Amino acid sequence: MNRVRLGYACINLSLGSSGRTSRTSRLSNATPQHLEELSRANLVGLSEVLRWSVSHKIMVFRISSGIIPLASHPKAQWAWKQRLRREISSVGNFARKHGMRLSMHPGQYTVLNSPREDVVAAAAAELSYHAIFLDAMGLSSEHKIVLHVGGVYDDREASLRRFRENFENLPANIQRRLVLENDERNYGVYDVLNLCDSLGIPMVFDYLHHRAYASCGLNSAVMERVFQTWSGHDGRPELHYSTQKLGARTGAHADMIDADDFLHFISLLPRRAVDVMLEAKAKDKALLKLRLDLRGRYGLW
DNA sequence: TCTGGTCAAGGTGGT
DNA sequence: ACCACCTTGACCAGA
Repeated sequence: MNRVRLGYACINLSLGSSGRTSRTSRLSNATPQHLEELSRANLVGLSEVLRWSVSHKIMVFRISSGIIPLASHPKAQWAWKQRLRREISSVGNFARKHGMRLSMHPGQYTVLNSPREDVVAAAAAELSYHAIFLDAMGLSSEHKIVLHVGGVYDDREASLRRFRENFENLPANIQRRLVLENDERNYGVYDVLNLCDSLGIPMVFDYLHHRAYASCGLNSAVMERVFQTWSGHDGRPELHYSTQKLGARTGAHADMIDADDFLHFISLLPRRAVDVMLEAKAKDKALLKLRLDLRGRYGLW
């Protein structure tokens, strides 16, 4: 068994159009029929991507939040869970059969700690869609929904308190999947660690965000704490890793992964099985290249 | 068939 | 007060 498994996010660049999973629609022409067609096509694409991944021994993948377009939008509601039950379940069966580790990651508009009630309600609806989708795939609580803490609103303590309160009000099927990730501006690794400890949920450590956040360096003690937030029913700790794009804004993802830098990072981790989600622009191609660069040198792959 | 403007959505920081 | 940026396509109207 590999101690370090690599994954990639949302898009497969090796498959052509057959691997598309995020066809979407403008709200203006989002009829239930149209959304259903798009969703079905996306699910076929997802099935292709998972098959491709398994055949390339890639067992970790992030499903695009766009798999069911506009799923949580109040003006575009339809019975996607009922109408696509068989298709979603079938894709899930394939993933389970092959022991894949899947996750999802709602975008920057999902803000659970907003002072605005309507924003919190929309965030809860979006998280609910993610949880229902993973539930419908028949996946255990090891398959996570990754979220950022949200805004600061000139008052960190109040904003963190609001996050805790709103988290406690979420239904259990969301709570059991929710994990929090450090961001590059608002909430750094210690903020998120403390919050995760108080909520009893895991933390996803993002390497590039941590570097962008500045202030503190990286050491084994921090990573030990991060790993401790993951208990048995959460599965392996999940980490996000990407290389800084040279000459671009701090935090911008490079196309590929720097293998030496990656190995240095891995050397700081506790000796425990881990899943590393690569957030490189070249997606699966960056993963294959990294694996090639590392092969034989360290016996990881 | 190609291209450029636009798209559900929030928060932050610069002007 | 307003706008660009974040992630990032993908859609769509018009050429």
